[in-house]
Amino acid sequence: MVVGMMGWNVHEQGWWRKGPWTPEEDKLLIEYVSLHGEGRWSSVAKSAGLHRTGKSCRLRWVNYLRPGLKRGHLTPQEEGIIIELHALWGNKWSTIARYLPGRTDNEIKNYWRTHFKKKGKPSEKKDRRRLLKQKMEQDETGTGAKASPLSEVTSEQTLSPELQAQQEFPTVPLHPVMENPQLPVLYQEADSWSDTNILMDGLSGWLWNFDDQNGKGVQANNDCSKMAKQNQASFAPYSFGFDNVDVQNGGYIY
DNA sequence: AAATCAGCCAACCGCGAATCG
DNA sequence: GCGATTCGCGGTTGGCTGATT
Repeated sequence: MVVGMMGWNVHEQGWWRKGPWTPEEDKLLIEYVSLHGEGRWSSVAKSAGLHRTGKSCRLRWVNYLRPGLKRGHLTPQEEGIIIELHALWGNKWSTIARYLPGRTDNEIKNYWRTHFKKKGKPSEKKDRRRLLKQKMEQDETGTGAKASPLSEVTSEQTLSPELQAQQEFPTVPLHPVMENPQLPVLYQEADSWSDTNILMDGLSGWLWNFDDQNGKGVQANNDCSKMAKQNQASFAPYSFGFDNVDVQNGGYIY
């Protein structure tokens, strides 16, 4: 999207600007963050010469300017992860976003609302068309891969007792790679939602840490700390010593 | 070709939690 | 311990875009 093309009425409420960001504002914000790092958003306005609230600056950075953000359509794998984690945690978008490196909570939230939150309205035409097209392509290529069942998934889907228990008291099994170092890493090879689903079925529940926004290194994140408090357990093992931890974006690379 | 509809997504808002002094 | 400030999250809105009628 081209900044400023949204047609928002840019207006100033006193000193503060609202509405779409201009490239100049983006530049100022990027420069500020590269110099001072993330945080202290309320002082950004003063220091960077931006007539924006700290909130607005943070949002713009997190959702649009932060390095490593992916743009464009979510992959079937990502869709699968969203469904799986939403079943576990509900609308905990920021938590879910931690497991989708490069994706923002806002993006996931928007995605969920537009794809899954509708309740069987006739407006699913577009999706149906997409799925039909997808299926036709698959039939043509003869891959035998199943069409995505996403349209059947709703936010009202009932959880199995196991998932309900998980939601209540999330348990965290040992990361499969730690448990079994020779385990082939399949994630990137899963080329359909169904593959991912199978994969996630096998692996669901373990966590890996994508939360290194402040450059503090890969370590137990807030969620783990919260869970540790909740379960009175130690989550020290989250400081994985993997070779392929992506410190820039945070997380374990598959 | 024009009008209407629905999807999409950036940005805003309100609120609660965390942190600071 | 307490009030003020800051931060982060989830929900909602506004308006552009592309598809459909």
